[in-house]
Amino acid sequence: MAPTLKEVAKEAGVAISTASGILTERPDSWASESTRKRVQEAANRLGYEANRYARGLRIGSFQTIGLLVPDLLNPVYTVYARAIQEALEKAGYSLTVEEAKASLKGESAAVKKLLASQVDGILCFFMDMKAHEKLFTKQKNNNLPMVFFGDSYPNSGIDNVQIDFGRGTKEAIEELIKLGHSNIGVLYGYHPVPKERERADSRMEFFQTVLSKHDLPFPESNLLKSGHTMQNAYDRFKEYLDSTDPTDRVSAVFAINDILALGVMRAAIDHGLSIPEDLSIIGVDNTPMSQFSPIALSSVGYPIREIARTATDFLISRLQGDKEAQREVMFSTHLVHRESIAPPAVEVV
Amino acid sequence: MAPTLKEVAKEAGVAISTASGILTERPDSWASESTRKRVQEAANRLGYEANRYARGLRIGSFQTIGLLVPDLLNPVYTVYARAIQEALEKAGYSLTVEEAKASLKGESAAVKKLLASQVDGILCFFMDMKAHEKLFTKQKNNNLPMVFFGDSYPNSGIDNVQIDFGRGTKEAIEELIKLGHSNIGVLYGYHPVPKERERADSRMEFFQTVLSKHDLPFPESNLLKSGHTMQNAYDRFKEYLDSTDPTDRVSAVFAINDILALGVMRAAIDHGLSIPEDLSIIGVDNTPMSQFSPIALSSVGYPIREIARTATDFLISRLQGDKEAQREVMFSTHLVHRESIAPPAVEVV
DNA sequence: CTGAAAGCGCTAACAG
DNA sequence: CTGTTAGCGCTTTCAG
Repeated sequence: MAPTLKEVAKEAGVAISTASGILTERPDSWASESTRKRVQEAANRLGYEANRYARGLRIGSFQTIGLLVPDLLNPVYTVYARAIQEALEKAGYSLTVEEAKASLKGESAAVKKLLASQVDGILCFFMDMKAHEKLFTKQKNNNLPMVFFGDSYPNSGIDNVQIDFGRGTKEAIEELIKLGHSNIGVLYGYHPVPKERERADSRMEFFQTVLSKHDLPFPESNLLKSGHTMQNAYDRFKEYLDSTDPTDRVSAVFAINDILALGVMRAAIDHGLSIPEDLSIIGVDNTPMSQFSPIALSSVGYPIREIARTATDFLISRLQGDKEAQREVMFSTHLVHRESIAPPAVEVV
Repeated sequence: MAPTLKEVAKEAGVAISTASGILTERPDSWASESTRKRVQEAANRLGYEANRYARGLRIGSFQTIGLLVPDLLNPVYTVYARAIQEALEKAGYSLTVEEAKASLKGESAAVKKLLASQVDGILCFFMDMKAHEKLFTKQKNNNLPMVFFGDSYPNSGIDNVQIDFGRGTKEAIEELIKLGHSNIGVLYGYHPVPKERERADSRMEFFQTVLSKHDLPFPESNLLKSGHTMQNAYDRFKEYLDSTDPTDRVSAVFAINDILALGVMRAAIDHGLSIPEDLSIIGVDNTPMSQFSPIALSSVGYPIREIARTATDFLISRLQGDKEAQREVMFSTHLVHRESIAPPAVEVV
C-alpha cells in the first residue's frame, strides 16, 4: 500500500537504481542536481519512506538495538531508556525495549523476544543473569554484541557498567548512625531472584558490612522483603509495623530503591508515625520523585544518564568492530541528604 | 549469522517448505508427527527464530502497531503503554512506541518515524493534532487504521476514545468551593501547543465553567502556565508565590496533572506553607504517586487501563477488516479525595 | 511429503 | 545515468 522505490523511480522518470542511490545518499551516485531534485520531489509527492525492513534484510542489519529492563513502572528505567535512546539516535540506531515486568518468567520471555528480534546488539539490566544461558551461547555463536548493566560476565567479551553502591550505602548508613540510629532495617524485594541468589544484591551486602563495622546488631527481623511496587512495600511495612512492638521497632529504614522507600514512608504515616521524627528513611536511585516528594526523600544517587551513555558507547564501538579487551567501568554513588532523615525520637516509654 | 529456515530444514533433513509449514503451524501442513518432531528439534538445536522482517516483507505485514505519546517521563503514559502492549500481545501484535518528548518538534519527528516504520496501525496521544496533516493523508491513501486518544477527527473513520473531564473537574472544584475556597488557581502547561489553541484543554474549560457557575471571579493572574516537568511546575509556582501578596494568593490550586501538582506542592512547602492548611492542591490522572505521596494528593481519576484496552480493541477490530461507522467512546472521571485538600486557613491579617 | 520457483522491497554490482 | 540481475529470509503454490 505504501509507495515503493519502484513507484518513486517511475514517477520521477528515472531508473530504480538511480533513485535508490539518490535517496540513500550513496557517495558513488553520479546523479545531476536536476535528477536529484526530481527524485526528491517525486518521493515527497508520494510520501515515500524507505521500508527499513526490506533494506535491513538486504544489508544484513536493521540498525536496531534491544534493551532489557526489569520494569518500566519504576521511573529509573524510563530515565535510562530515554538516555540510551538519545545516544543511539545520534549513531543512527533505533531502540526497542523489552521489559521483564518484574518477574523471572517475564525476563525469560523478554530475552527470548530480544533474541528473536534481529537486533544488532543488546543492553541488559538483569534480575537474574544466570537464568539466561541461551543468551550467552547466542552471543558466542553469532557474535552479537552485548553490554550489561550491573552484571559482570568474566572472559565473555561482554562489556559492562557497574554501580558501586559501596560508597553511597556507607554514607547513608553512617549518616543514620551519626544521627543516633542503632536499630536500622532494610527493605528490599525488587529482584525476584531464586532463593539461593537472593541476598546477593550489593546494596544489601554493603548495608550489613557497615553495620557490623560499627558493631551494630542486625536481627533477621529487620530484613524486610517485599514485592517490587510501592503498594508491595507499603503492605509489607504496614504488616511489619502492625506486628512489631514499638520498643523493638527500627528507627530507620534503608530501602533498596526510591519507590519502595516511598511505599515505606506512606505506610509509616498511615500508622501514625511522623517522618523523619519517628522514622528515618533512605532510598536509592535519586529519582525526581525523591526530590519533589512533600517529605523529600534522602536517596543514594548516581549519574544515570552518564552510565547509560557509557554503556551505549561501549555497544556502539563494538558494533563498529572494536575488538578491545572486555571493558568494565564502575560508577560511584553518594548520599543525597534530604528531609526524610533525622535523629531518632527519644524513647517515650 | 543467525540460523535460517534453510539451515533448519537441512538439519532436519526435510524440505524447506515442509519446515516452514510446521514451524508456522500452517493448518494445511500434512506433516507426520515424527517429521514435526524432527523439525522442532532441529530448530531448537540451532536456536532458530524466524526472521520476522523477512516474513513481514513476504506476507505484507509486520504485525506491529505504533503508539505515539507526549512524554514517557510522565508515569501516566507508561501505564497506558503497558496496558496497550498487553492487549496487543494477546492479539499477536507488537508495540513500538514513539515519544514526542513534550515538544511540538518532537511530536512531528515522532509522527514521521511512525509513518516510516511500516506499522499496521497507529494509536496516538497528540499534543497538537492539527499539526499532522500528513498523517491524515497517509491514513486516507493507505488506509492505515488509527485511533486517537482525546482527539476527535470527524468523518475520518478514525475511532477515538475520549475522557470527559467534566464530571471530575466539576467534582474537584465544587469540593474546593464547598470547603470554603473562593480564590482558586489553575496550573497547566503540559501541552506546548501554539498560542491560538492554548486554552482549548477541556480541563481548563471545565474549570472556568464551574467557577463562573458559582459566581467566582477568575483573574488572569490565577492562570499559571508552566512547562511539563515537576521542576517546571515547581519553578513556576515558586515564582508565583514570591511575586504575589499573601492576601491575594490563591488558597487552592488545580493542576492539570499529578506531576505538575506535586511540583506545586513542593514549591508551596519550600515557601513555608503547610499543605493542606495553607494551600489545597488537586491533580489529574490519579497515578500511583498521588496515592503514595507523603501528603496524599487528591486527583481526578479515570480508568486508564480500560481506556487503553478499548482503544486497542478498536484498532484490532479495524485491522481485522471491521468497516463499522467511526466509533467514539467517552469515559468519565471522578475526584479521588485525599489529604491535599482542606478548608482554607482563616486569614490572619 | 519434496523441490523448484516466484516475489515481498530493497541494495549493489555491472554492462551498456 | 539506465536497465538488468541477484539475493537478503521468508511464505506459498504447484507439479511430482
